[in-house]
This record gives sequence, C-alpha cells and structure tokens, in this order.
Amino acid sequence: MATLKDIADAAGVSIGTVDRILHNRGRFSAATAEKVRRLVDEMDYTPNIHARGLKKTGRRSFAAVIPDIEQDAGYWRLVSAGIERASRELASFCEPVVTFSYDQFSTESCLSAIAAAAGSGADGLMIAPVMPPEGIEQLRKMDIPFMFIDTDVPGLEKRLAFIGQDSFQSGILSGRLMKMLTADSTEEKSGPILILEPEAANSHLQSRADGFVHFLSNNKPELEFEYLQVQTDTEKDFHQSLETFFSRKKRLPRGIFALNSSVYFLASYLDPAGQRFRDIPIIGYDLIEGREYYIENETINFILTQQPEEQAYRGIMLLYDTLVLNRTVGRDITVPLNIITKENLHTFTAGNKENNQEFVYE
Amino acid sequence: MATLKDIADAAGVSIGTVDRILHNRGRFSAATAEKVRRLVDEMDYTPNIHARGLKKTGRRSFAAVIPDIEQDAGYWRLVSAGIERASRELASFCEPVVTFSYDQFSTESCLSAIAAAAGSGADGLMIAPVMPPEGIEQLRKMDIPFMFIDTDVPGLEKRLAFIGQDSFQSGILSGRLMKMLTADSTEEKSGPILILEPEAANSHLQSRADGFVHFLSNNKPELEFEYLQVQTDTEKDFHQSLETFFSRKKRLPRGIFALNSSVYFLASYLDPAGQRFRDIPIIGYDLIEGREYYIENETINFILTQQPEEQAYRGIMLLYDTLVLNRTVGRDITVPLNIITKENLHTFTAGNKENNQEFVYE
DNA sequence: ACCTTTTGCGTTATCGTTAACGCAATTCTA
DNA sequence: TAGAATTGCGTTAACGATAACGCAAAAGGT
Repeated sequence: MATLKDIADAAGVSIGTVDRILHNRGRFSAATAEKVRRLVDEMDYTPNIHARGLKKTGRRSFAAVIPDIEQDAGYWRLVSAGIERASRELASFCEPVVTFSYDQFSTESCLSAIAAAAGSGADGLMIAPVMPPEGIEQLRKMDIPFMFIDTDVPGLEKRLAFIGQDSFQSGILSGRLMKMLTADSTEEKSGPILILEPEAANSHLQSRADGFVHFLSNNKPELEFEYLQVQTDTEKDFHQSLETFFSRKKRLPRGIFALNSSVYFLASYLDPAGQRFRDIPIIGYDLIEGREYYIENETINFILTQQPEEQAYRGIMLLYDTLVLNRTVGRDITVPLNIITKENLHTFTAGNKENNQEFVYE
Repeated sequence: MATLKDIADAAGVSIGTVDRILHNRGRFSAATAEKVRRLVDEMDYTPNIHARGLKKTGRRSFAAVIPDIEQDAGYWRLVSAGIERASRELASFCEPVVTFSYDQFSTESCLSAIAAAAGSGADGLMIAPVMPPEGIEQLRKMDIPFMFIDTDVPGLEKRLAFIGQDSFQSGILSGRLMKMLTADSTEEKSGPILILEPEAANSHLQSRADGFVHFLSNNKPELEFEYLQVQTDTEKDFHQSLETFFSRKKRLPRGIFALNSSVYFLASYLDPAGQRFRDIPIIGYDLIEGREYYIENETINFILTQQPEEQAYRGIMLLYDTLVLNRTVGRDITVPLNIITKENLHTFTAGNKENNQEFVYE
C-alpha cells in the first residue's frame, strides 16, 4: 500500500505538502498540487484508516435522539441495543454515545430532546424523528450534522443520511403475504381483514397500512377491510381495546394486520383464548426479545422487520465513518425488509451471539 | 478511555511491563502481574484498535478457497464480490486477499487448491469446502488457521469458525412456503412437487431437499414428490434436461423446488413458454445479479438466500478480527435465512450502493 | 528601497500499541 | 566466589496521518 510518504517521495516534496494538498488547506502551488493528485491516483493511495483513527482518538462524541425505550412494545429497546453495541465498539476512539429520549406522542418533547442533544457538545446526532412539519425549522437552524433513522426528514442542509425502510413497500409485502395466507378458500371464511391502528399512528405506520390495502384491493378485490384503533400504551389497555371489539362482533376477521410491534399484544390476547381464534392469519412487525414464543407456536404467521438493532448500529457507525474517518457515505440506505416466520426465526435471534467479541491479549 | 500508560502509571510500572503482562511474554513478577491485571479490570482498559491495527499494518495476508466463479449459476461470483469488498476495506493493513478456485465436482481439485493456498504464505484461510470425508486428513495436518463458509468441517484443531446457514432448516422453510403457495385448491391441480436436483449435489443441497420433504410430508401428506436430476453446467444443458422431462410428462407439476441458483435456468426455460407453465409455484435459492427479472415478473415466487456476498465479507473480516486484532470471535455464525419475493426484492439489491464508500480528504 | 504579507514548503510532535533492546539486580553454576 | 544465566523492569523506535510551527523566498505596499 502506498503511504503519504511514498507519494511525497515520488513527487519530490514532503508529506506535509502532500497532506496540505489532499486536505486543501492552502500553502501549495497549483503545479505541485496537480502532480501530487496525479500520483495519488496512479499509485492508488488510500489513507490508512488506523493511522487516521489513531490520530483522532477520543475527540468526537455522538448523541442519539429516540423515543422512550418503553414505547412501542420494546421496539426502541432494540434500537437502544444497537446504539449500545456501536458505542462499545467505538469505545477506543469516541466518547460513549449519549441517548436522549422523548415521548413519541409529543412533538414538543421530541424537539426539546433534539435541542438538548444538540447542546450537549456532541459532534453528530442520530435522530429518530416523529416529526410533524412544524418541527423542521428547528432542525434547519442546527449547526451540527445529523442523520435520521426510521423516519426521514429530507431537504435539510446538515442532514447526512437516512437509514430506514420503505414503509409503503413493506405494506405491499404484508399484503402479498396476507393474500397467500388467505388463499385457502375451502372453509367458509368471509370476515374482513382487520387492521390494527395504534393511536397516534405516524405517517410511517399509515404508509404500511396504505401499501397493504393497495396491494390487496388490486390483487384480491373481494376482501373487505376494517380498521380498529387500539391503545398501545400498555398491554392491558391493548387487550381492553380488543375485548371491546370482539365482544361486539359475531364474524371473526379473516386475517389481522398489526402495523407495529403491538402484534405481540394481539398474540398474547388471542393465544390463551385457544380454539376460537385459531387459524386467523396474523401479520405484524418487529422481532421483540422474549416474545418469540408467539411466532414459534404460529399464533403470529409472519413478522416483518427492518432489524432495528442493526439499523441503529449502522446509524452510529455512519456518523463515525463520516465525521471521524472522513469517508463519504452513500446517502439513504434502504434496509432489507426481512420476512420472519417460525422456520427462520432462530436464524435472526441466535445471530446476535456473534457480537460477543472480547479482546484478548496475545 | 484508559490507555496502557494510564494502567502503567496507576500500577507504578512502565508501559513495557504492562504490555508484557497483558501479552504474557515473560519477564515480570507475579505480584506486578496481579496488580496490573486488577487495574486493567477496574479501569476497564480496552486496547485501542487503531493503534494496534496501525502497528500491525501490512503484515498479514489471507487467502480464500472457493469453487470456480462460473459454477453454480453465478453464486460464487457473489462470494467473490464479498471477498473483494473485504479486501478493499482491509487494503490499508493487509495484503490483498488471494483467491484459489477449484472445480467443485472434483475433490482432488479442491484439496490441491487448499494446499496451494496454505503454501502461499497466507496467515489465514477462508475455505468453502465441498469436501468428502477423505479430504479431512489433509486439513488436520495444516499449520495455519482457517475458517469455513457455506459448508462446515467440524472437529479440526485449526478451525476458527464457520459462517453458514442451516441447510435442513432452510429446506423446512421452503416447505412451509410451498405449502402456502399450493394452498389454493380451487383449481384442480394434482401433479407432484418437482424437486430439481443438480448432478453431484453436495450434502448441503441434499439437506435442503430433506428438510423440504420432511416439512411437507408432515404438513401436507397428500403431496407427492418427484426428483429430477438436472445438468447445471450450462444453461443450455439445463434446458435440455427440462425439455426431455416435460416432453414425457402429461401432468404438470404442482410446484417446483430448485435446490440452488439453477432456479434461474428453470425460469428462463419456463418464462418464454408463456401460458403453459403459468401459475406453477417456484421456489429456489440465491439472488443472482442480472436475474432479478424472473422474481419481478413472478415466474419465481420465492427465493431463499443467505446473502453470500455478506457471508464472504464477514468471513474475511473474521480472519482479520481474529488474527490481526486478536479479538476472539464467537464461533459458528448461522446467517439469517432471507425470504425474497417480488415485493422486497429491491431492498436486497439496492442496498449494495451503500458500500460505494470513498475516501475524501477533509 | 524598505517593510509587510503572502506563498510554498519542510520539520516535528502526537495519537496508543508493539516488540526489540538494554541494563541492573538476582539467582544459578562450576 | 567469579562468571554465566536469568529475572524484572524501563526505554525507545517504529506504524501512518495530522496539523501546528517555522522559515525562507517572492510579492505587495508606501
């Protein structure tokens, strides 16, 4: 590998000059610059990441802004785990990542968390914004760079990237799976497809629902849909919402689509009820630790997920790559939409063990 | 973050001593050792990965042993791409990874490729072994560490890890999907499930078939199975095999399961034929660049994949982590079994853009 | 013509870890 | 007990990139 010194020798100048040229910090002649840049190209020079990282050790710090860890049935706990993992891995060369959490049902809370994070001295922010348009102005005024996970806010100058999923498309995918699950027309099942809408659903969840309905109305027009607003604050509230609903209904739904991880609350309601709800196809979102049981016993047929742990991990790593190592990062990563069912469940949960890396000395 | 110097100061010794103790390379007293180790624990010392990497720059080299890049309809090309990506990323601190390829239908060829790789001066090997039991002895005698991808050979002293999928389980998953795809019993479809077996199928592919049949005979006992041996050397040979088969048959198969990426050859045979083969559910393996068309137009209903590019990338990185950075790595990573269908296809292919990272200078 | 900037470049200390080297003090050997 | 070997430790030069600093020579200003 060519080093700065190799380039310098080849160009007949010192490493200081080469460095100044590559970083464009003045004090060099156009002629030398041209020669150096040509040599950098020819000799295929790539900065040594370790040398760069070493020099910049311990000077940067990042902060994350996400909803409260208890909200969304544990979804944000996974995000938090990803942040933790990245933080540990970067421990040698960054301050620990500080997380600012907020109440996802309050725009004000979100904005003040962002303000707090921005004022914390961090060099970069990872934000999961549940952000109505009015909030944008505050972001526009911020002077530190940030990236978004989960939900995007495009068109901001300091925005580095977005890592998230295509919500509408994920709804479409759910629709496809639901079509398959309801293909069995031997039994007489005529109920509607039930869509469980968390209260205060964000545009995200709305897109999922839209994609779902869009696919099915095009591909299985005979289906009817019914929306049910549910309380997702606690498991008990959620069960209450369902109890009310099912006690009024004579017809069982033909299938149920839960827009987020509240699908596990649904499962914990239906599963103990036994025979009555057996065979209702259920599709929902997110793999929550400790809730795998309901996938294993097929109460839940399909879970879709964007691997939030991984997503958050990569968000922090992106900040590091961009701000510390000065890599340019391809913007707007669309994360894979994973389909999880009983048979591949364990390949998504067991894999986490791989990260139990420890340093050894020799 | 605590550094070696912090530990040394706290212990009242020099960094040289601390280093010798942590690396266990003699010349220290038991008392000092105990004190230092206690302090390392207390002060939560973690070696700075960049400093370590910098010091060890450019000394290690790795080699990969995989089947010929043209075999398996492009599968190994993906593996190769993953190796390349890792190699690029490690360029600052390792020699470029050298790949030794072999003919997957010849054990001898495989063993001699391994021998060549082992003799190439590499410090570690990543091997994709298509390896009958007799070959194992040669591996046992090797004196450099190695890891396996794709297929495992357990019980060897120098074996560092295995990264691959659970083949049987992936067959089970295929079975589940096939059950769903054949749930629609309105039309009279009574043909058997056709399983396409590549000639010289390894134990890997056999397990997939076994899992598939296992699931379906338990969960849909009325299904019949029919195995068809196919030539997978070239697309033309493959089409020939199919032509012979279909010209003899009056009944169309109820579904087709291809054990590997030859599913695309199947698709290129069936798709132009138009109406006749429409609506036969097809499940196969691996996402091959340039062949996505057949998933998009739903000739192929489901593709399963273990993301071979990612798998190979992580294999090389594992060698680096283990042998250069002295991290211990959790053994035997089971990679996620991804289910790909028209609706999430693009999230698996577009994601590669994210890796177009380039260095910038300031 | 003299003084001040600016330009163009080289030199150097630094980041934390590694491992070779050196040097006493102690222990062992003949 | 002299000489050799071993033990316990400190010192130091890398690894490559970065950026502060210094210093000539050239350009600009009066």
